[in-house]
Amino acid sequence: MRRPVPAPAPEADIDAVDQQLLTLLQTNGRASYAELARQVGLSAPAVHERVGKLESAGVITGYTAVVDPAAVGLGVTALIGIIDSDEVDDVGMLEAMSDLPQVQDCWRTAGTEGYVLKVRVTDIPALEDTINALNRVRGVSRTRTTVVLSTKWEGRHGRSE
Amino acid sequence: MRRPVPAPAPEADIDAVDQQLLTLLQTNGRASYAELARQVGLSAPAVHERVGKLESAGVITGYTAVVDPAAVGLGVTALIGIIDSDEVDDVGMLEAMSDLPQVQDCWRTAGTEGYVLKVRVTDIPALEDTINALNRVRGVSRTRTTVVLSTKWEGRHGRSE
DNA sequence: TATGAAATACTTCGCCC
DNA sequence: GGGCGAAGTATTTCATA
Repeated sequence: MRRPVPAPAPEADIDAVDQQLLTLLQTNGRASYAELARQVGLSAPAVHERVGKLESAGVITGYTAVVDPAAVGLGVTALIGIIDSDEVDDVGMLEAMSDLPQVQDCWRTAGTEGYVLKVRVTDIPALEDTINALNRVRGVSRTRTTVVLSTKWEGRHGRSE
Repeated sequence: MRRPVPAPAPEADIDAVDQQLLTLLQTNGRASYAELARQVGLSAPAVHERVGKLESAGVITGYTAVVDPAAVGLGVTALIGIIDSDEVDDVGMLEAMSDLPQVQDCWRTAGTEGYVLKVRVTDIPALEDTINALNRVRGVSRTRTTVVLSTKWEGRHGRSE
């Protein structure tokens, strides 16, 4: 029951080589241009220019080291749904959530919960602090917390082809 | 209502310079050793050795380019909770979910939902396909899908100090 | 986009603190 | 042990076509 391949990404014209570069850089963000060049069969300057264009076009928004949370003392992960009250001060709510650095992800969602957050904290008391802080935010009516027992994988890339 | 600073990460001895390097590399994963050296006030070889040790110790697990999903045609994000049935074939379920590349994150959770997934697909029909595929997985009793309207931020780093 | 050249950076080594 | 300086090698980056 496989549908035909959907839209071919009309946003920017990303050809096969660009796609390949994106995959390589998602797999190893520190790969040198020379190494990338070898893998895609182009010269290093050509790769350099292509990657630069992908960055300028906003396709690549940055590069980051992936750090094991537990290794830096962040032993507890949780997903927190935010049920907002009638009073919707979206801007203020976002600011308040953004002020909590333990909120690593923030999604605006459809459904009974207006936002879902992924938070990472050192331990359960710190999770309690976070929940308390969120419940004090103006516009938050209630929260629903789901504790993550283990992260099977995270930030995986790759399309459904 | 601030608790005292919790555990100082007993896993590995990460000193202030290491912490600084981690932050710099999370902010710019392609920063050169020379640039990192300038920022932390050490020589390039010293930084090279420190980063190498952080990688060997598993503190840094990799480097990745951050790609705008919309720019590569992934316009729909959703969070899907998995309600598992009595028959718990954990290994088989994980394999089946892992076989779906659109499942970018997979968390084992406490609560009524045994897993929560973050999926990214091209469009709503592809989301429907994904939900159907998940519901066919042996051990999955029901799914609950929350569509993400917009991603406010994702993968933010930084501790709650 | 490729080539070649100059500047920079990476990486290993011995040495020092 | 951890960091520094210097050396050789590789890479980046610019010119040019």
